[in-house]
Amino acid sequence: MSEKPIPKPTDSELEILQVLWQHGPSTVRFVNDQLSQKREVGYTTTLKILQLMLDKVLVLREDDSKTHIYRAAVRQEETQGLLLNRFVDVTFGGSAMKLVMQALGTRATSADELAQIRGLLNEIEQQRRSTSKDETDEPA
Amino acid sequence: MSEKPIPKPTDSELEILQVLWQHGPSTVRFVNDQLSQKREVGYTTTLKILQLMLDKVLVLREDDSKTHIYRAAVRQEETQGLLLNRFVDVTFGGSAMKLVMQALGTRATSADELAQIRGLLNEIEQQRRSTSKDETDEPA
DNA sequence: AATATCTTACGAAAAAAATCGTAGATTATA
DNA sequence: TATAATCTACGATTTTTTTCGTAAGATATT
Repeated sequence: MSEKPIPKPTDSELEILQVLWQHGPSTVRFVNDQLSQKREVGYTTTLKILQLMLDKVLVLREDDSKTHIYRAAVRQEETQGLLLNRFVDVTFGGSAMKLVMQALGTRATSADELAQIRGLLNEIEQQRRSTSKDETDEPA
Repeated sequence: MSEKPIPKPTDSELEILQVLWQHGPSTVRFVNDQLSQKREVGYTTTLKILQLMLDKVLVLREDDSKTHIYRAAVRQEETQGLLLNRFVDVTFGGSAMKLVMQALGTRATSADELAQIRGLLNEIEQQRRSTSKDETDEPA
């Protein structure tokens, strides 16, 4: 019954989480450097957000060493899933399918990626066939 | 040259656009009624947002009749595409594929929908085969 | 016409996010 | 040790988004 009520990260927090997910535990300085590569951000701004994230327990902190080291406290997939659900609801009226169609249609997708997706489709359908215990249909 | 810098709609504005896209040109009252079915919203709140959207030219307005009628000024696909790109960048580090995988894996997707996606995959690959080399391509 | 109802305009407040300056502590360097 | 550089804490401000109250005009009802 311990459902995790992951606090919803804001865009800025997301940006930081990306860095932490990608590079692992990091100092404020490092995170800020990364962010600075894309846009202008003040050091204390990054620090502040990290501190807020600590309150929300979106990140954890190592105090041991001289300078603090922050690490993501939420898992990437879980968080992405959460945001995805929200996004699908808000932007696509709840239809994941529409989103997928749009994503495939609009964004550049390599042949390799398409193959991967195809593979996933197979997996899902395969799994369905085995888990739909009773036969092909059910008495509606 | 005439790139359209569509103003980025906020969540609330998105909600309203959904209504307009789905039901066509509507009065404030109607929009508000629709929104109220999901959550509590004051009439003047809806009105205000619509007025702001008018400034941003996210909607257009018919003044002719007694009560104003608002209509979406941005196309659904275009807007969704825009937001999708932003979302993919922010949340999935730019990888549409990851998003699709996540969407397919996490969200409930009916067998029918899966089939549709499979169909789209086919289309895309088909199209690639024809456009990759030369062929009767686009005299577009 | 008088009253009630509905609508718009507008301002302002509340809420949420993001930004930054400064002070004091800590660490490194000269 | 003195000086400079770095880091954290914290408050405060700014910006963005959302919400709502109120006044005035328009429309409908009686």
